[in-house]
Amino acid sequence: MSKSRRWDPKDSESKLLPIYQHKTKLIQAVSDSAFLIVTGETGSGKTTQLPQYLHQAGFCKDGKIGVTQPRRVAAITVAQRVAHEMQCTLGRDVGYQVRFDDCTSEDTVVKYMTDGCLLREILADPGLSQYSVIILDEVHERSLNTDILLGLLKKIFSNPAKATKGRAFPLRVVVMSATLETNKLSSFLGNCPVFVIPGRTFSVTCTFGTAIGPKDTESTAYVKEVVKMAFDVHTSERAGDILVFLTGQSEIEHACDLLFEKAESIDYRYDVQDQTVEGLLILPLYGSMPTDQQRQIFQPPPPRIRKCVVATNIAATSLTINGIKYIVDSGFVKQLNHNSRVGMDILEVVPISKSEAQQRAGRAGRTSAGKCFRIYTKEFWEKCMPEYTVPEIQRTSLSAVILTLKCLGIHDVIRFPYLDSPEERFILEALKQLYQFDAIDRRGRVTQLGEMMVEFPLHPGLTRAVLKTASLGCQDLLLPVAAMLSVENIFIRPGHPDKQKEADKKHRALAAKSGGMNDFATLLCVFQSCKSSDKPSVWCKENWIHWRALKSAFSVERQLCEILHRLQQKKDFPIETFDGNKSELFRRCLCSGYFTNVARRSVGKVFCTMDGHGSMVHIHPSSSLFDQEAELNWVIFHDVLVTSRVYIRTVCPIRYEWVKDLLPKLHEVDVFELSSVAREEVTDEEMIKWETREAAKRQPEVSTEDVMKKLEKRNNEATVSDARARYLQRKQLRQQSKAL
DNA sequence: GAGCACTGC
Repeated sequence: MSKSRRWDPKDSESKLLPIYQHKTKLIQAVSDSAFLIVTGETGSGKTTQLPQYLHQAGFCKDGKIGVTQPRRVAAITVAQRVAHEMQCTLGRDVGYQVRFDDCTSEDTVVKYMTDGCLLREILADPGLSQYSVIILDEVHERSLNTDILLGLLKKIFSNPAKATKGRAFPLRVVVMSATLETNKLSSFLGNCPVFVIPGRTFSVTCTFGTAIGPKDTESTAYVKEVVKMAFDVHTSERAGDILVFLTGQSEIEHACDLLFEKAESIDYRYDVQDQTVEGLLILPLYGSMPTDQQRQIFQPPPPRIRKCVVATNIAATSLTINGIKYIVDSGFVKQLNHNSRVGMDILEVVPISKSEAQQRAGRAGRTSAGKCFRIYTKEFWEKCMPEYTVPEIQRTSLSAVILTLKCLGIHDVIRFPYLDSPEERFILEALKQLYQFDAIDRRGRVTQLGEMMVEFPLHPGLTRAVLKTASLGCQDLLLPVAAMLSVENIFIRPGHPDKQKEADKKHRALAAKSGGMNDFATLLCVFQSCKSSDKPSVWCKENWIHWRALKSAFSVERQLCEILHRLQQKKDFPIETFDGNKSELFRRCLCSGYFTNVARRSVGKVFCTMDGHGSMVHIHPSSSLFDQEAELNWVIFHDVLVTSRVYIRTVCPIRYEWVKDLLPKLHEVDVFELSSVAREEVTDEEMIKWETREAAKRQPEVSTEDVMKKLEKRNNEATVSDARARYLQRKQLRQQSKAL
């Protein structure tokens, strides 16, 4: 059965696209050079048309055309559209591949996929021997995987000798991007040609406000201001829907409440200028919302009613809502930044970049001319907003990425051709972590364990724990937990206090059912209980568990099982034995992956991390270990959350003896020494010298107790306390605004 | 005593 959607297949329609008149030149440009940049705003037709042109021009004779997208939905919908335009069944000539869904066949010559999928393919076939053309789309978004692919393609294929190695024909690489930073891209790719295609979007006029100035980067005033602005738009502008950009769920719900109150008070006979508008439909939109509720956003509003969608950044790229004519932009976004000095990820509200503001504004010009109302001043724009968003590669923990590069035989990960290099300490931190997990050896070479680890779509530490259970034959304990930890939060905690109590009670019962005192075991218990239930979705509802999240955890678990099974088929898979009870076995396996996340009770409820940063942390109240005092001096935790305090979440008590031998490893490697390991030019001789020096240093064995004493004296890094201070300030302002 | 955006394998 065809999966293609049935919209009107007008061949003439594609000829009207701006790209059509450049067809011949574009095909020529692709054949002329190894790298080509194609730029054009949305609506130029580059994503759907270029692969078809290349197909018609015979580029599929030697291999496939692969097109990457940063998002699953985009890969799927574009493939559907192109299959339809080419009048073929989806999955035959035209197909797509995303995680859990491979819709391709032996006949597939035009393949759309996510950037992560192509990266996986390169691991299996570094020469990309099946492809004649690779097209990287949406490169301006700077997703981590696309950035890595870009560097890999440059490194592998800019050298003609290497590029033809194992290939019968040269590979063509097309990089597609919005018209941003094309000079930088071109010089990165050896001054390759740039092909510009005009877009077909409508004009959007932008105005600045007066409310948020350069002094307000830490304030929450923007919530009230966007509400005021949206209300003004509603009463003074002609018909057309409104899209409001805010940063998160609670904020959005608060704004919706305020807007609703205001909208209630309107007398439509006098207050609203456009008399064809007789009401306002207010709809929140954020990622964790139930899918059916999300779907309502796309319904056209009833006649004479104006729709106002209050959304997170999800509406900036992932979801397109038709009929939006007005944008109200708060100028802020919630962004996850990795801090390598404290080894923590901190989620913060920060001003958006200018390019992101333009992206938001562009959402109003998809079907007709629109208007964008920015609540911040021109001065805020100039002084507080950076030109471009810091690319993901400079903001995230890199251990998984560095392991991938190492597995591809790229030893010198510091001088890898990054479009924007991450700070060296980010790379060194990743190397150090990989070394601690035994994924790489002291010379920076991938170990057998590392080669197995790279196969799993998980954090290296979690993978190590999984492999440990597998070698002991008890992977059933940990695979579900690993799956649960790699999907969105499965515990629902509603906003209403009564329901909150009810949900908490259910969650505590689930923790007790698993034996209590171990949050990892609770996850396993939830997984198993739901799976064995007759009506899993009903079970979830009763227990305040996120059914969508749990469903994806089931798929992840299945995938992890398959990968593990494949690895176990190979020889050399380690087999160990353990005698002791199940609870200890479970926790000891966790230790083998979480020994970098160990904390020891310091004073009262305060714990101190043992990772070398010595941060003071608290157990999160959602944990079953919260307020448990007895016999609880050593714990491991899955992650850290910086809000009013530095909290550790998903916690499990351990015994010091289980990590005693592992902890010194955390302090064994000097990061500055590692920088030489990362570089290719280090000779074996130097290496031996280094290793001898290291061995000499280790002579007086580092005692964990010594390290502990040192750490407890050290203060938390300023960044964490800054983040906390900002959080508390926002909280205070929020309370003040509520009181008023 | 709880305030986490989005995406991907």
